[in-house]
Formats: sequence, structure tokens, C-alpha cells
Amino acid sequence: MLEANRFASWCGHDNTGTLFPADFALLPLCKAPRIVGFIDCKSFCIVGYSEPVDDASPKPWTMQQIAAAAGVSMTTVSHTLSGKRPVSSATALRIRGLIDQFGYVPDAGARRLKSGRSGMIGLAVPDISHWYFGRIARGVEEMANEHDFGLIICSTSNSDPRREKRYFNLLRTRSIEGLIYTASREISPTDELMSISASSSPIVLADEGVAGLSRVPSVTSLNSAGARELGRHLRDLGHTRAVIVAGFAGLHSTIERVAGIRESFPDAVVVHGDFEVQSGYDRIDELLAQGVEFTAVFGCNDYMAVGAMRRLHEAGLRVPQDVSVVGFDDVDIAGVITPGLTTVRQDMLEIGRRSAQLLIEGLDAGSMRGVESVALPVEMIVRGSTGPVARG
Amino acid sequence: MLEANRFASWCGHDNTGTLFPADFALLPLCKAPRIVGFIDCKSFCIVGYSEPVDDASPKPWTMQQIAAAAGVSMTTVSHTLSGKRPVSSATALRIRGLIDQFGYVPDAGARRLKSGRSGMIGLAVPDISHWYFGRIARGVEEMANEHDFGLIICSTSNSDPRREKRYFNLLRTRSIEGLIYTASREISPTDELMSISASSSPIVLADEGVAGLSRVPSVTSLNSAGARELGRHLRDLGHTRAVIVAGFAGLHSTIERVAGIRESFPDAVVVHGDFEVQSGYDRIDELLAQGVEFTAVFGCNDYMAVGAMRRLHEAGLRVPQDVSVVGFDDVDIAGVITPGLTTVRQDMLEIGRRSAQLLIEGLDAGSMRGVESVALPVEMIVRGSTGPVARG
DNA sequence: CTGAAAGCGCTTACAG
DNA sequence: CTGAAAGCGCTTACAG
Repeated sequence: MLEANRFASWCGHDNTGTLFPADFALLPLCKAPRIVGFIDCKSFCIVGYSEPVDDASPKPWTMQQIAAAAGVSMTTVSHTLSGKRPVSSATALRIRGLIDQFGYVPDAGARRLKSGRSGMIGLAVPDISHWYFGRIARGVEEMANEHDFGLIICSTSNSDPRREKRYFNLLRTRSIEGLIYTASREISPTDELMSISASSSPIVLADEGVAGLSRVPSVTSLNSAGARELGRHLRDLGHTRAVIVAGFAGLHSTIERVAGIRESFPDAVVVHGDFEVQSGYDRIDELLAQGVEFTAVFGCNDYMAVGAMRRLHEAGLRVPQDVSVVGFDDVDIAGVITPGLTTVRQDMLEIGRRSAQLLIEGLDAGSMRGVESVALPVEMIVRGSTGPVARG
Repeated sequence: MLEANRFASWCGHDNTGTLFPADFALLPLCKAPRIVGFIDCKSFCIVGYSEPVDDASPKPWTMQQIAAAAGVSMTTVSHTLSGKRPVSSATALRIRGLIDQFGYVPDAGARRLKSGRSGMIGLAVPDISHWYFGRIARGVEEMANEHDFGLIICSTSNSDPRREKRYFNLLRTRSIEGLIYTASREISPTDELMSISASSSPIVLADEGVAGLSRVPSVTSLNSAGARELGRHLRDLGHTRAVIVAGFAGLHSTIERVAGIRESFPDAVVVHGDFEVQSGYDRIDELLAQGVEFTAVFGCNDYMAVGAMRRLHEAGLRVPQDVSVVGFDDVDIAGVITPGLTTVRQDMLEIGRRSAQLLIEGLDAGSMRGVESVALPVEMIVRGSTGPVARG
């Protein structure tokens, strides 16, 4: 009591309610009191708080302090929060009141240390600023949120090795409970992913399966079905000479899409781009220079198709009168450009959602063993970029 | 030794090196040994590991186990890792060897519990799948990575109150050390943000300042300068009758852009959209129906400008011969559509990078007090959507 | 319905 | 150059 003048406030309770001096509720949310002494733990405790230092980050309240203020044990506070065992309603009410008043929030790290669960999942994508991966991310986040998981994003930046390390370390340090991985290029068997996933870690592959990782569940589109449909569409329009601007040669999706198109165009010329507009432009440029003749262009994604259209336009070739062009994905711009791009719509949002769902399923089950891969249906969208082949 | 048959492996060392049985290195990375007994802590320890249960998530190694294997204290292992005090090079070498061999990674949660730092920052954006916010996210992530911070993404989904709660709780639970907040609409003074930021929490506003939060640093574009330039451009082309399809009325950026344009077009009609393509379309539709006459349209962002262009096209009005259209942002499609959209380029990537930089500065300094807001320059990009006003 | 106590896996004064 | 020990803030058997 010698230091009584340092006490700025006190709180007390009897077993029926809680008493606070008027100014107590006005304490800034983040200003943490130190318990300086106990008068009677069952009914009163003295609480002091440090001088107003709203500059440095103030220490948050602890469960210990809530317990002391409520005159109960931490056990009871903990159970009031978790609901894992009954707490008398009077006590619970009092504790909850204190928690609200103090603005107490349990420390996530401490919680995690005991429970072993961080409540976080990770998403590794090549570039979060791409529309395509952004949609996946949004789907993942929606589903994660529905299941009370937080989301940590890691851009792989098209395989920067330092970054690759980083997100797998998130898994290792238990910062995240599971990882959703979206491959951008072929994954070499030497990749860290291979060794990690070999030990049945909680990993789901989104959008792109990886050869040799059959035990890792994946969520992909039915690429072959979509490509087949596009092929038939152009075949039905009378086209016979086609070129395919494919993606990276090692990717599952590329292989599947090329195969699907080839069912209708077995002789189609195949060139490879990198999924960006410029590469579509460049490939068509090269083909034109080489004198290759064609009336149809398959872009393995919309961006390359757009690049192709631009080069055709510059060459004085009209779309679709002279050349028909199709893409894949149905990105936001596909319907905005003129002519609109005929393409196959992938539901990227759903790919993200389902990926998260599979991961969380596995997490809840304690193993990815029973989790099955998913292939989602796609839908052809016919717009103005395709038309009947020119006569003559 | 009665249970010797349960021991699958052992390890030992003398003070010059480490000895392991051949199969030891082949242990799956995540299979954790339990220390079953010590023969001589200074030279040998017996390690057993559980039956091969590659199904359930296996327990990772602990620092305790590394220390035991190396015959040193945890203190020394910890300091070998952190470098916070000298460790004899022989010991350090031995410990590092063990760490590599075991694939040990320190537990992030435990580390955080002691150090009080999670190494994570949060980013709250309305919708991560939008190109615009995706660019910000990417910039934030780049900078965060450079400073060894992880990034947690929270979509605010245009102010779903449940979500709003969630990301501020990340801050409260110490899951993240700081938050970058991108407002999508006007922030009401009753918002949680207001109360949180009032206590000088580590928060940075990206892209959009908020009235009444002067103490919270922000990173924005020079909206008025960009808008002024667009206004002059159209004025120079001879336009006099303009309409402005503005964004949400309460946003700083909207106010600034409208003001900038009005310097050249004080009488411009102002209508408000929601930044989406459809609203640009709808507003022009309404104006045409009302018989409003104009030769120039200012979209407060590119998407609305694109919507406006589409409606004009449908009305048989040519861009730019009959009506000139400008946008703001220079999103990816601005250069792809025909005609290309004249607009003002904002460097969203840099907005993200700088926001993260300010936040991390404040975090390192222990306070946001000295952190100054930033306004980034913008650049007008003239494309085909603007031209001289039609004579007559 | 409630509490005392152990312990999650680290870091860091304190003491050689 | 190194170690024993306290403690970060919780959760959870164990014991009433």
C-alpha cells in the first residue's frame, strides 16, 4: 500500500456482479495493467497500470489478469472461452463481461504452442497479382474463412529458389498447418515439393497436377474436355488448318489441352509460349514469317490468344473472317475486347474453394490419406472471335 | 535396455565429430525421435522413434533433441541459430550438422511467444482477386519478403462486418505485428479501425486515405494531379461538355479526382458508380436517356470507363470521333481494348511496396509516430480513346 | 462446477 | 565460450 499513489485504478467483484470505478472502462484497449498485489483473491484485486505511454506498443492483457480480476482460476477463464467444459452461468457472465471490458483477446502464439494448431493455411502461387491466381486466392480465402482458418500468401515468383524455401519453411515451422500449391511450370523431381509431399504432408495441388505426386490430392479443371469442345467447335465451322499456341511443355494442363484439340486437329502445328500476351504475339509473328498457313489459332490461355489476335490484326488479318481465335480460362478481358474471345471458362474461384476444402478435410481428419482429387467441369463460351472458315 | 529392441536407431558423438548408423540419415524428415534414455550425455545418447506412422502428422524435432544429440545445452543450440553470442566453431559446426541432418526447424509459435514478434504482417483488401488490389498485394509481399516478414491476407469483401472483425483480431491476438489497410468505401467514424488506430497501432493505409485518421500514415497516388492532367488534355482537345462517372462519394480519391477534373470542367455533370464495368455502362445509359449532351466522359477508374465505352458503342456513338473517354488506373485491359483507353497510370505495385515499407519502419522503430505519409506521382497515358472534339 | 500444476518449445537474463 | 533455470501465455489431464 506504500505505492498506493501509483495505482491508477482498481477493480473488484463480489460473487453476484462486478464493480469498477467509472474511469475504468475508459482505459485504452491496449493498455495493459500489471497486477501489483492481491488483497483477497476471492473478492478483490488491485490492478495498476503503467504511465500513459501510447507511443510504444502497450502490452496486451493476459488471461492471468482476467482470471485475477474475476477471482477465478485461469482454467475457468480458458473453459469459458473454449466451451470445453461447463462453467456456471454467473461466473461465465462475469468473466465474459471482464473480457469485453478489458478487450482481452487470447494470444494466438501461446494457444498454438499448446494446441499445436496455428489456424493458418498457406497458399503458394506464382504471382498473386495475376487475375488467374487472384481468383484462386479468393476462393481459398473464402473457404478458409468459413472454417475459421487464416490465409498466408506466398508468391513463388515463378520459381525463385529463395522464395520456394520460404513457404515450405512455413510448413516446417508450424506457422501453417497445410499448404495449397499452384505450380506455374513443370516441377522437377528434385524439387523440395517432392520430398515434402513424399511424407504425406498436408498439401493440396490447385489448378495444376504434378506428375509423380499421385499421393497428393489436386483440384483441376477438366482440361481435355474443354479443349475437345473447342476443337469440335472449330472443326464444325469448317476449319482444317490450325496452330496451337501451347503453354509450358511440361505442364499437365498443356498436355491435356493440346491432346484435346488434336482429337479434331491431329495435324495442328504446336508452338509453346509462356502464358503471357507477348508470347502469343511473338509465336504468331514467327509463324507468319515462316509462311505457315492456318485459319484457326488455339491459345492455351486467353492472354496468349489476345496476343495472337493483336498480331493478326497488325498483319491485316481479320478475326474471325480470316482467322478464328480461341483461348482458355475466360479471364475478365475475354468478354471486353472486340471481338469477344471464344474460350473455355474455368471456375477458378471454385478451384480455390475446393482446394481449401480438401486441405481442411485432411487437416481435420489428421491425414490426407482419404482425400480424393477433384476435376471440375468447364464450359465453352462462344463469342465473336470464331466464325466459319473463309470460302476459297 | 530391456526395451532395446524398440530402439530403431542411436546416435553418438565424440568431441571431434558425429557418428550415425547408415540408416539414420534416411529417416523421413518429419519423423521425430523420442529421447528414450541417456547413456552419457557428454558423448552418447540413445534415440528411439515411434513405429512408422507416415499417416498421422509426425512430430517434428525439437531444439531439446538437437541439444541432446549434440551433447550441449539448448542455450548453445539457440545461440548457434541466432548468432547472438559466440559459439566455439567446433561446437557450432557439430550443431549445424545435426540440424541439417535432422531437418530441424525451430517452432515459430514458441519463438514468437518469447520474442513477442510473429514475423507476420497483415493486408486487408476488399477483394484480392481484383487486378487493382492484387497489384498492391504483390508489392506488399515483395517488400515484406525482403524484410523477412510473412504476409497474411484478409479480404474485407466490401465491408462484411464479420470479416472486418477478423483481421483486427489478427492484430489483437498478435498473429500479425502490423496491418496494411485498403479501404474500399467510406469509412464511418464508428468503424473499428477508428478506435484501433486511435491508440497508434501499427497500421498503414494503402491507396486510400481516411478522413479523421490523420495520425495513421498512408500511401496514396497524387489523385488530383492526375485528374487535373486528364482535364487539361480534354480541354486542349476542345471539349467543353463533360460528364464524370465518379466513384463512391465518400472516398478521398473520388473527391480529389473530381476536383482535379473540375479545374478544367467546372460545369461537368457528376454521377456516381461503384468502380465496376456495369456501373459505367448504367450511368451512361441513364445520361443518354435523360438527353444529357456531352463529348467527353471521365471515368473515375478504368473499369467504369470501359463500361461507358460499351454503352456509347451500343448507342452508335464512336469513340473518340463522337465522344472521348478517359479512365484512371491504367489496368491491364486499358491497353488491350480497341481503342486503347487514355488514362492515368497509378503504380499500384509501388503503393504496396511503400505501404509495407512504412509499416516495417514503424515496427522496427517500435512506433508509428515518426512515419510520414507518402503521395506517389502518377503519369497520364494517352491512347486512342481521346481525340479532338467533333466540329459542328 | 472448479483449481493447482505441468508443460507446449523456445529465448534470455544470470552465473559461471 | 557454456549451462541451469525462469518464463512467454496459454491448454489440459488430473484431482477434487
